[in-house]
Amino acid sequence: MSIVLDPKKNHLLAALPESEWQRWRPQLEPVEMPLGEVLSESDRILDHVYFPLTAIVSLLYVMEDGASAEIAVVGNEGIVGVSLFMGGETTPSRAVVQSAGVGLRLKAQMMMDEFNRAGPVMHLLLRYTQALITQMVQTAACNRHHSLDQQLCRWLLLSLDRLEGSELAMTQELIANLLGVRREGVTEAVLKLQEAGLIRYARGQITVLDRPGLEQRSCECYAVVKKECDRLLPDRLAV
Amino acid sequence: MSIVLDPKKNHLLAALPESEWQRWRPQLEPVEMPLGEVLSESDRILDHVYFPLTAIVSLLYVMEDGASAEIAVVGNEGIVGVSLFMGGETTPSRAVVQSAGVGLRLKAQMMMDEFNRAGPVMHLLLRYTQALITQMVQTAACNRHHSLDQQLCRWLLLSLDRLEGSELAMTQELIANLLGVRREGVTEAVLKLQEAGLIRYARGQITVLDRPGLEQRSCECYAVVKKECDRLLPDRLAV
DNA sequence: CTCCGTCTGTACGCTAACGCACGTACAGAC
DNA sequence: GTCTGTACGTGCGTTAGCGTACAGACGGAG
Repeated sequence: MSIVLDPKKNHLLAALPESEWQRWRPQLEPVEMPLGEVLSESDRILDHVYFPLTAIVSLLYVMEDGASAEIAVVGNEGIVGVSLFMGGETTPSRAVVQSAGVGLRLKAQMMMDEFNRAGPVMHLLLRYTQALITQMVQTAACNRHHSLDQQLCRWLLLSLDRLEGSELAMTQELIANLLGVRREGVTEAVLKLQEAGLIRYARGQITVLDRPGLEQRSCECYAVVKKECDRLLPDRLAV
Repeated sequence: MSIVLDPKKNHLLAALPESEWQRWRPQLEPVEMPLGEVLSESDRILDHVYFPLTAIVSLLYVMEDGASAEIAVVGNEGIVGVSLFMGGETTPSRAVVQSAGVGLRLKAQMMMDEFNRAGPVMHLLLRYTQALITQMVQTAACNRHHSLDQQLCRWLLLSLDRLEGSELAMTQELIANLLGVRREGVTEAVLKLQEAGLIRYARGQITVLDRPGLEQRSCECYAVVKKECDRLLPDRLAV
């Protein structure tokens, strides 16, 4: 089965100047991104960077004892593999598909060459990287000070922003792993949201019923990340 | 009083190619960096970037309710103000001097111009930024999974690496603010370390007696950050 | 239609860290 | 030598989240 998709669904690709776009287009390879696929392993050199179109990718840090924590999330607004052009080649974290979908990928060498032209593409990617940094900072602060309930709201909203519709296919177990908390804790938090009429949960299917309600229950962290994303990543690249 | 100092104490400056160094030298302005000084306020445009020589700077996120959390720490291995060349101009976090000392600063415009030459300076700064990202990621994970005791050890080690000697001037109150925990919690953790003979504490003066002991008590996070710093920032820039 | 695996809900004791409220003790000012 | 402020130590009740254990419940495979 071949994948039919609109590359421009990825905001970074959509923001490319026409000339770059023409050059990239034939090199962009469509890929399925099934749930759980590891796009980049900790401390391993990447051979591709990924532009999610409908998938969502989690950047995780996995501890020595196996516990994990989500550091940031990448959807159709971004790119997986920033360490490549940042010059480090590898990073101590892992990129895993959190919500199945499709995407496009580009050979690492091509990405490097394009970045090193030091033109608008570079500046676009650096701005995206700063947005990613904001997300990481906020995750750190949020992990320190906010309750599981608030964090769940933040997480739902971040995921929702990167999907079409208001459905989310995730088991509580999976969410718990990403947030780095107990599964039972997620159950409790989810029930509270359900009782409040904000979501409906049924065996791995979350339906968001009241988005503003979620935003209100969430900590400030979601709003900060959203604002920075919007500020740093205008729909069209101003050249 | 004029400040006498060796600019090459900052690893980034030390790694500059000779030609850049000659150009930068006259533009680098020595500055005192007293405890508590705010080098960059959240969401405010920077007019300088700072290269600490003997000072240590904390990057903090300050929440709406006033609580704060340290996201990363910058000493003589780095630069304060990466958001400038990353293209965002501002960031939602704050940079505060955590340990008094001296540093050098450079006008924002000059920093931009130098970065935009897209040569070795740019690549050096990007690699440093990736090291900083590693620190943020690790902070996030650490905040999630590790005990106050472990985090204190990590924090002491990170600070120690950025200072000469084994003395550290910090009150427990200040440490608590940075880690985003209670002052009493720090007291307890410090006492444990003291009883174990790893440090000596007296009214804002910490003396580290047994560094290997601290490393052993610390979580993996310190080692990961250290390793990435060493990997990404060789003493000399390979041109 | 039934069986079985996965997913979800519940319960209970435990611990780390919190919030608050004191007491103490050192250090420099006068 | 006393006085005062900052820094440090301690105690106690509270709470969020953990670990463990288990029961129900849904849904696809056969």
